[in-house]
Amino acid sequence: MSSKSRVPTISEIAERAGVARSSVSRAFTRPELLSATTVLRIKRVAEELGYVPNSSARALSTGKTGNIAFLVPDVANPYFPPMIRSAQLAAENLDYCVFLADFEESGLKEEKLIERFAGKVEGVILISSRMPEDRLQGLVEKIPIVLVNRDVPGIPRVLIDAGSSLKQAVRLLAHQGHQEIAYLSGPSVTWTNKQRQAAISEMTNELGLQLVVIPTEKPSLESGQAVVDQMMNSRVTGAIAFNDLIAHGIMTELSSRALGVPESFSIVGCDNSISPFTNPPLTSVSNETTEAGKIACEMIMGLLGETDSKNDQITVLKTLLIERETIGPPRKKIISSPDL
Amino acid sequence: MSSKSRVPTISEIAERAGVARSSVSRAFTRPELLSATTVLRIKRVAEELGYVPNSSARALSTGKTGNIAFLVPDVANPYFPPMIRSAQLAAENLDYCVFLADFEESGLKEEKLIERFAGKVEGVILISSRMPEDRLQGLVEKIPIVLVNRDVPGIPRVLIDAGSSLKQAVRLLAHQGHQEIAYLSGPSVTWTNKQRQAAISEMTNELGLQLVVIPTEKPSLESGQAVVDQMMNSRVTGAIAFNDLIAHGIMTELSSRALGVPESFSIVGCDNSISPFTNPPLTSVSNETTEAGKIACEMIMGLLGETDSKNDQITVLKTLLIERETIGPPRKKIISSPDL
DNA sequence: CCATACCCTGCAACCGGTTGCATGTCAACA
DNA sequence: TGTTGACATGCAACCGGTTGCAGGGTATGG
Repeated sequence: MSSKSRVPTISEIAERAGVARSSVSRAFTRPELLSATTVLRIKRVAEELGYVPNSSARALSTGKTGNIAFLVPDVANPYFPPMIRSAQLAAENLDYCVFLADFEESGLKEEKLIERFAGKVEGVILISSRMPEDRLQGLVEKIPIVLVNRDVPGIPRVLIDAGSSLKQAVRLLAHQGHQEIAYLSGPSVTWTNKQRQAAISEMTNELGLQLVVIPTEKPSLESGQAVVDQMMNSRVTGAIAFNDLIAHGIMTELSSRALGVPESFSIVGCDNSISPFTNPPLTSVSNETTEAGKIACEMIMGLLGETDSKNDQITVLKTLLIERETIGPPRKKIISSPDL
Repeated sequence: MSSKSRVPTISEIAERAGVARSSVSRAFTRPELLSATTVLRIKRVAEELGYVPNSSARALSTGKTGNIAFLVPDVANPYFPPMIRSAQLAAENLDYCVFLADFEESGLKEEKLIERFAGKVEGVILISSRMPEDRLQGLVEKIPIVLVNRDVPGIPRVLIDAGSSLKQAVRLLAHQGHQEIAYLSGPSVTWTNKQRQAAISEMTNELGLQLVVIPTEKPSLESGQAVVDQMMNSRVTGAIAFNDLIAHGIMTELSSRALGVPESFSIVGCDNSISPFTNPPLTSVSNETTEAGKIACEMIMGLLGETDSKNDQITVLKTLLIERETIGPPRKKIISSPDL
């Protein structure tokens, strides 16, 4: 056994089947142009020799690679995998292959990656893009782009709107008697964070609650643990976190201080990524990531045929507040201590 | 603004710079063959016109696509994303792009995917492959392959050996006084499951413990919950689960029955995927998935230069038992009831 | 029986790079 | 001053498909 067995080319099939190269090509791409018997003969020979069309060659002459790229800020963040999965499945059904890349929350890296992919793909799906708006606008002239969780006019996008659910969470907290709550914010540049914060802020204003915004380093477990001190030093009795990871970091830290949830503190997560796993189960906001991935993929496919770069298609996905067990009434001491 | 602005080709750069097409090509691929001034002039023109080499054309003439494929059984399983991430990062550093695909735990789908990728990539990394051994052997003749967590002689592979850590877990349980323990097994065909079960079985034999093997439907939370009845009906007082997901399913189910861990039951997970998040924190086995992804990627790169298909390179990664808070002494009633 | 049309197939150019070989230039050396 | 060789560049074939166009064959209608 020598090296990898070489795959036959169209020419060899043609020769062996006694037809022209073009006929072999057509047998695979436009069989209706050939007589049924010819197609059959060619296919038989091809099968026999183990012929597989060379996709680089095909891509070169057709200009279609049959690939798309999917860029995420952090593959390991449990928020993204379901989205990746559904997008990949959707692409596969249309005979497309998908490149995956992690831009590590960096707009610069994101841009570099897009450049590298540019020649290899027909379109790019950007999840929670960190790139400046003008760069995105420039990019759109060169290659079809679909945004997820980023709102740039003129670029097709799918947004997951957690706003209404978060407002409901605020209402719930208010209803339980909380007067001051915190928002543990996420990456400040992201559309997602801005949108979530705005919704919460709007509702606390409407209900006359105090809102304390506490920034976190990263949307991770550790960052959640790190802000607990700051949070406990403020007068807040409940908090809404940018995501489940932060919320859970807070829960574990509180737990290690023998503070129970929700008895001593109420907490709400977002994205429903690990919230079913926590103990107690975390009240969180469902995400439609699976749906979002699928839609984004369909959108990009839709774009491929078009000639015009301007396209303002937009899909907004609704979310749901999933009430579990981490919201309760506020600790009494804060309210009662001044009185007694 | 009309459609996507066309990228210039090598010919246009050549004409504009007043050189032959070959010189433009060399300016990018082998600049040492040209005079410095020529290279500079060509690059300047290229920059000016926004030239980017067409990767399909390049792939066609060189036979190198600069891509690899990474196939996993389930993207959404938290075990895999860190591996995907590290492999992708490693590939990127070598200027490779990586395709990701999810074969949904199916060997058939896996094979179909490989076929589809065959022409587009230079090599394939298969994670926890479900394909029959002979098919894998056949494949290896056609395209470079690296296996992760699958042990097929003659195919380069990286294995994560949880065996020794699981043995230690058994020892720990025995030391606490457990006499009968369960192994909640994972996908029966996988190397990972066989290896884990064998290690546990070996150690229970050695220590004279009873081992009950309870199969689960899928390595998921739900499957864990589903087997609790069966487990509680047996006489086991502790269990080791194929992975953290199953272990956590059990924990939540026990918790919903007001049974505490480890007071009423001891449990050990594996993979350390969500174990830091659980409450109480789950004793689990660290995995070297990040390292494994990186090594697999480096292995495949090493293979690309070679001509011979036979290669028995093998890397085994060690794991660590991470003791947290889910192991305790067995419930007394089982031991004491026959006596009193 | 001839003209028209349609169906099938082949020819050859093309996609955009890469690369072996030939050519031309110039400096160094004898 | 003639020879040699290194260096820089161009020429043209090639990678493996796709596709517009042309031509041959057969069927159909007049």
